[in-house]
Amino acid sequence: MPDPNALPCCPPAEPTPPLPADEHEANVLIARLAKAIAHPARVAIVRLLLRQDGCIVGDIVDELPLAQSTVSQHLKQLKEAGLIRGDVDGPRVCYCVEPGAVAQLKALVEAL
Amino acid sequence: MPDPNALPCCPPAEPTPPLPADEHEANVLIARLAKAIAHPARVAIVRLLLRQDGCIVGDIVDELPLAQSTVSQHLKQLKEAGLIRGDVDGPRVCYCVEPGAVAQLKALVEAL
DNA sequence: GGGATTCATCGTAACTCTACGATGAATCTC
DNA sequence: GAGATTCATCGTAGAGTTACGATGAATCCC
Repeated sequence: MPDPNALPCCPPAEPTPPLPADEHEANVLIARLAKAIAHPARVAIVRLLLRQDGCIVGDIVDELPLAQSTVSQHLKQLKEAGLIRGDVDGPRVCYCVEPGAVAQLKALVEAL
Repeated sequence: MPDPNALPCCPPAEPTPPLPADEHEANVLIARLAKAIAHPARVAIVRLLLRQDGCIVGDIVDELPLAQSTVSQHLKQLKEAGLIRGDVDGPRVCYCVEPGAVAQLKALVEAL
C-alpha cells in the first residue's frame, strides 16, 4: 500500500532511458542536458530536489535569492529539458527530478 | 627525450584541480563547465580533441558544418571556460583539452 | 620582399536568456 | 460565495548567444 504521507510526485522510478547510438544525437542530447544546468540557480534547484526527494515551489523560492517568477522560469527550463517533472497537488506543485534523465546526463558526461 | 613529431600542445598533464568545498562555488563552477558544452558543436569539438589528442583549427573547421569564424567563436568559449587550451604553432594554432577541467566536470556531475 | 595560408577579431542580425513586477487561473479555507 | 494562497504566464528591459562575411595580424614559402 502506498504511503499516504508521501509527496504526490516522484513516482515508482521509470526505466533508465537508453543512450543514443549516433554520435550526433548524443551531442545534441548532452548539449540539451548541459544547458539545463548551465546556470547556478538551476544547479541549486536540482541539488535541492535530489536532497529532499521532491519539493514544493514555495520552498524552492525560499531557498534562492530570486523572485518567484524567475524561479518558475528556471523550473520551466529544467522541465523542458526533461530533468524534472512537476505534479499538481491542489494549489501547489510538487517538483522532483527525473532520475533517468540525471542518470543519462551522468553517463553521457562520463563517456566523454 | 621528447617526441619531435608530437603536436606542440597537450603538455605533461597538470595536477587535477580540487573541487570547491562550498556548495555555491561548486554550483557556479559546474554551471560554467556545463555552459561550455551546452551546444552540440562544442561537444563535437571536445570529442574531436579527446580522440586525436590535440588538433589544428583547420581540421576542426573541416569536421563541422560551420563557418571558420563561428568555429573560432566556439573555441573561444571553450577556452574561456578552461576546458581547452590553444598553443600557437607558427601560423597555426593547436588546440587540446585540459584533462583536469574535464575530470573536474565529470566529478562534479557525478557528485550531483 | 611578395603572395599565400591560417586563424582571430570585428561588425551585424536574429534570437535566446535572465531578471523583475504585474496579472491571472486554480485551489483551499472559512 | 469571499478572500487568501500558490504558482504560471505575460510584458519588458538588458545582456548574452549564434551565425555569417569581411577584415586584419602573424607566419610561412618561394
